[in-house]
Amino acid sequence: MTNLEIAKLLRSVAAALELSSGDNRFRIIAYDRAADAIEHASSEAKDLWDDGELKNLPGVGEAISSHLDELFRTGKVRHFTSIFKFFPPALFELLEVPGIGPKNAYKLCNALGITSGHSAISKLKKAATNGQIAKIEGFGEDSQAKILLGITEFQGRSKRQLLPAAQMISDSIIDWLKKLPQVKQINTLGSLRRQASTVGDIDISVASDHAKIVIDHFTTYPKKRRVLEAGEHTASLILPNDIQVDLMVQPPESYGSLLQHFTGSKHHNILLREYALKKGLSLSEYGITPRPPLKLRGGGRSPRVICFDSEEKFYNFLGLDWLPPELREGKDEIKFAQLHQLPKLVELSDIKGDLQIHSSIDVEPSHDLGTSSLSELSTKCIELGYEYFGLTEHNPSFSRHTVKQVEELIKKKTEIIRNFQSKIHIFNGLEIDIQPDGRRALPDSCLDMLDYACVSIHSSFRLNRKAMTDRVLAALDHPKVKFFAHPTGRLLNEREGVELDWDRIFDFCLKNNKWLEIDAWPNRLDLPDVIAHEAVKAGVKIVIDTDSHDAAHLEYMRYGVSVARRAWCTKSDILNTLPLLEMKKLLLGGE
DNA sequence: GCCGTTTTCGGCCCGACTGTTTTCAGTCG
Repeated sequence: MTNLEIAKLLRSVAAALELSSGDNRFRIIAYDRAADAIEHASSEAKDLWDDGELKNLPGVGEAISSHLDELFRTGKVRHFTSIFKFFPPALFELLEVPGIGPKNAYKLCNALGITSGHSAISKLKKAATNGQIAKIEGFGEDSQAKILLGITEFQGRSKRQLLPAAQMISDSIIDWLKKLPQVKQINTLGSLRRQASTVGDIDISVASDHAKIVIDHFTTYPKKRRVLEAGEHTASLILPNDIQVDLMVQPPESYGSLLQHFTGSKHHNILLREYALKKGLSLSEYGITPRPPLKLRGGGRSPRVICFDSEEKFYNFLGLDWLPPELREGKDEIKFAQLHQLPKLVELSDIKGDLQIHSSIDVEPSHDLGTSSLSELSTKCIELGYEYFGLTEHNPSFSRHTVKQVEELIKKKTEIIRNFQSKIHIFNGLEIDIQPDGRRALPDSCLDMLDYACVSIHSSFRLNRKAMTDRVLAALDHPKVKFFAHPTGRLLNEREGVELDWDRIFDFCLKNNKWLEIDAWPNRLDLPDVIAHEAVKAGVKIVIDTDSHDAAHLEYMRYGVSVARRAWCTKSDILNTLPLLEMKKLLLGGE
């Protein structure tokens, strides 16, 4: 069972408990939180269970871990089954529709006679279309229409914006808003500000004393398709491709708490509020409110809200250092902020080179050839302030060439690089396919001609964890192979990553001085941030590369850096922050 | 059911929005 499936199971338990009258509502919350914990875990719950580490997940305690133990051993949980038996399976499917919670799902199942799980949504849609829902007590025309919208959204779900696309859209809107002198400060919010790999709605905040003027200007944004709503302090636009942009305007004196609140994440905010509550403080988007002692509650004047014009002051008031948004995911960040031990995160300006670039030098590769010449790539890398870069075209296709031909192609490329006059150092590398059995798709005689190579998976993505891990480790096992490129092979919105035993991979990397790559290609962003975080905690070194197939792609480096920042990486974790001399030692050896 | 830098018992995040009802419950982020 995947983490997502387990999370759904636990949420179903929470829903069933909520419908069982008289149940302790904190038990319900506990199941929801355990579901969240597993959904956001950096490892598969099954693997944690294998290692006896399930209980280390915050939110998973004695009881739930023993239920999951039963799940992994027997495939079901008797306790859950006994809770579920009072409810139709359809109920738990209807919960997937946004806007429908446990109470309404139950009402709908009963009133419409929907019981079986697999057809629940389509039956609900039919009932809504026929106008049956509006007649049910507690529902009306409006809620019926809302359910239909929810079903449409559910069925078209999963296409979140890739980070670079969302960033480009918000950059354009921010430029538009900045034309107004009344705009004092402007920020992105939510997952975009935290630089998550994919982004849902685009949220933007503005500090201004003239909300109406800002809102009016926002709603005239030229690229909009329509205005969804425009109130006194908030407005929403729909752009082409159904992308929604929300704007919030607040006066500068309380802007800090607004920014903090809507940057999230939800989990970070929950933990932050629990932390604040222990200090007798209640947090909201409007500021911080001291809470009266319990015995005085209920009577008297309501306490004053303390406002903050900046996030720094908001966090400092709580005794915390300001946290970079990339860290606000509800892990250990609050503890580190309290101890003044937050990491100094790597920055784009720290990057000194890019080690995975595909040029137009034609080695008759197995996959896409690059489009930019050596000279174009050099010019761009110099412009970016780099000291070096590495050319890693895909290996010559294995099936269409003899060993002799492959050797000739590599030799030719080596000479082109050697004869190229440049102000920037160029390493001679190659990206080599890992074949299903773990062999590299390049004869070792060719590796000797190169400065270095990286290996990566481009086929057979469905091997089991053990076979996949063996395969990768076999391919990494050569002195010239320095790193494992786009390690999970995931394609955002398209393909899940492969299954790997990360502890074994990390261990091998540490013992053999191999590195893992964060590939900055927009729909890869691979390593994923949570795994990269585990890697650096284990001490594994990372390189951030763009996987460019054109000089313009070199700009994607900033997104790779965002992934690294979300993984708590400092400059010293990232090897391509090293100057040329140090990098030469690493790649070519010697002093 | 979970959890611990005031706690192994006694707490548990906060507010907005929506739709229905007539003072609030349900859902969401």
